[in-house]
Amino acid sequence: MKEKETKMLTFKGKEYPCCASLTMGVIGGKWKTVILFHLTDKTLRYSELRKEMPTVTERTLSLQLKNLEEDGVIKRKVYTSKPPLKVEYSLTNFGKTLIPVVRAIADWGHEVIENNEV
Amino acid sequence: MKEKETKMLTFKGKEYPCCASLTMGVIGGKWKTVILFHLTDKTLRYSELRKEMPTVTERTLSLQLKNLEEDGVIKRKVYTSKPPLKVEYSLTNFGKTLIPVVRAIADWGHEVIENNEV
DNA sequence: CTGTATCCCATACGATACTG
DNA sequence: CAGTATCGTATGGGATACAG
Repeated sequence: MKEKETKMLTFKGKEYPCCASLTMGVIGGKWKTVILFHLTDKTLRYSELRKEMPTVTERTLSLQLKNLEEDGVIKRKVYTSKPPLKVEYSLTNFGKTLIPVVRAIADWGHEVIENNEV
Repeated sequence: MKEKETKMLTFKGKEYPCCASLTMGVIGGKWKTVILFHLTDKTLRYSELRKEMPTVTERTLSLQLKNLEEDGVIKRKVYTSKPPLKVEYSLTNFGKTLIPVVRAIADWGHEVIENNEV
C-alpha cells in the first residue's frame, strides 16, 4: 500500500514529478538543445549537423537524434536506399512547439556572453 | 598547434560550444529547473523545498542548491547561528533573468500534459 | 532544522574502429 | 554518407547514517 503519494506526470512512458522536469526530460542532456537549436529554422543532414557541432562524437549525436525522434520532436527522412545515404533531420509539428523554449534558452546564453564579455 | 578550432563560450570557468549549451550547463540536470521553478515567485526554506520536491534526496537537493549558488542564480541566507537553523533560498537579480526561460520550460511541459490527457 | 559523509549504481558521454 | 559496435570513463544521483 505504500505507493508514491505524489502524482507523477507521464510522457512517452517516463514519469516526471513536475512540468519543468518533463520538459527537461525531452530537451535535457548535454546535446539535445543544441541539436534543436540548429534545427530551429532549417532541415539538416547528418553531416551538416556534425559540422555545426564539431565537439560531439558520432555515437552521441546518433543516440540523441534517436531519442529526439522517439519523443516525436524531430523526424528523420531517408532519401536513398543504397550508400551513399542521404538523411535529413527536421522538426515535427510537435517539435515546433519547442521553438519558443529553445529560443529562450539560446537567448539567455547569448545575453550572458554579451554582458560578461570584457 | 593542434588546438580546438571552435571558439568556445566561457562562463564560470566552464566552456560551452553553443549559447544553448551554456544555458543548459546552468539549469540542466534532473533537478535544477525544478528548484528554480519553485523559487520563481517566492523565497523558500530548505524544508519547504523538500516538501515541494518529495522525490529528491537530501544529498542531491543540497548539491544542486550549491551549484546554483555558485553560478550566481540563487542566494542562500542564514537567519540563525545555532541549531535549529533557518535558511532561505531565493533568486538573485541575475537569477531573475532566468524566469522567462524557466517559465517557457514549465509552460511547455504543462501544455504537453494538457493535450495528452485523455 | 539544515545539511554532510559514505557508499554504490546507472547512465551519459567520449574514443575509436568498423559497416551497409 | 550515415551511422553501429565495443569499450572505457566520468558524472549524476539514490540510500542511508550521522553531524552542527
